[in-house]
Amino acid sequence: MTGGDDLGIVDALAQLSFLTQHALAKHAAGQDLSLIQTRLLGVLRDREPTMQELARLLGLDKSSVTGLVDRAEKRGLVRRTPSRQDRRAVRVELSASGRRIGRRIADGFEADVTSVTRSLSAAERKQLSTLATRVVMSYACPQAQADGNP
Amino acid sequence: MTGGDDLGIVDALAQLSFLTQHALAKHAAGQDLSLIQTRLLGVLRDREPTMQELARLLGLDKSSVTGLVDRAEKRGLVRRTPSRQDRRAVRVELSASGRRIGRRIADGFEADVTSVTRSLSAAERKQLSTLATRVVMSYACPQAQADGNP
DNA sequence: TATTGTTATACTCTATAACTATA
DNA sequence: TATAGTTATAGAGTATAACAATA
Repeated sequence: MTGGDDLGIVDALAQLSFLTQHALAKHAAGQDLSLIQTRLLGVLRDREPTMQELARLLGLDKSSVTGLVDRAEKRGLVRRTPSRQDRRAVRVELSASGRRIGRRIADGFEADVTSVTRSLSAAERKQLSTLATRVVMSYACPQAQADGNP
Repeated sequence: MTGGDDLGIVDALAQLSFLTQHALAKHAAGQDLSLIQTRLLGVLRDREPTMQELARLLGLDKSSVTGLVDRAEKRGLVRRTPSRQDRRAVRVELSASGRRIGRRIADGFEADVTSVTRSLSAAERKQLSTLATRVVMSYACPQAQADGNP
């Protein structure tokens, strides 16, 4: 029954991504947050970027980030603080509440991942984790391929 | 250098999903389409659902689907046709142009997947494809686990 | 002059509630 | 009465262009 069906790498990755995003969105909605607000919390977990840097991290225009941070700030999830190096810039940081809610969503998501991968053996889960990591890494650093050209 | 870094299954899947969606969105934008419009084309590739069924397939409210199909129809990507079984219902189908554009996006995405997985060996790519497929399948049919409980 | 961030504007996407037409 | 779909409305999210303040 669990025989030879394979969606192929393209459809498998596409469908896996929709499934993953759906799970993330579900837990975000449980905290009354959108996916992008949740991504904001995730990105700020270990950073205090400027608006500009935030725009690059999220792949959005700076004007979009203004609105995003506006809404997050209005809900007490993040805080704007003036930069001391550059009086034009502001830094964005997580509030205690934002960090707590972000963790809650991450925990819920983790439980889902565990549940959805429980049909895999420990070795297979490790394999999937390793392969996914390598794809992510090779995307982030396209130069770090098999040979190590400059 | 490509030693023992592993993001762990949770972060690896989350980041892989963002990466995948980003690639999809990029090719969609290349055809001046949003991700959800592209999903619409994908869902209609081998179906002619009613608005109701479409809402379920996309996980949206029926009123959201009205607008979605409105915009797609205005751009000549899809077509509404009255259902003969039920005069309240309409069926949505792909136009030739919609099918062509959907295929173009799928092709571009496929090229990206190939490129981003080219650091993997053929065997590893197959492994990733198989594991991702199993996760997707086990999500779609939660009952089809190792043992086969009713 | 160039950069950082915001504002103004317009469009897409989404849900809720109320509505029309058919079953 | 119940279901299929649309409309009205409100709000989030996004980009482009123009702007203010600072570098």
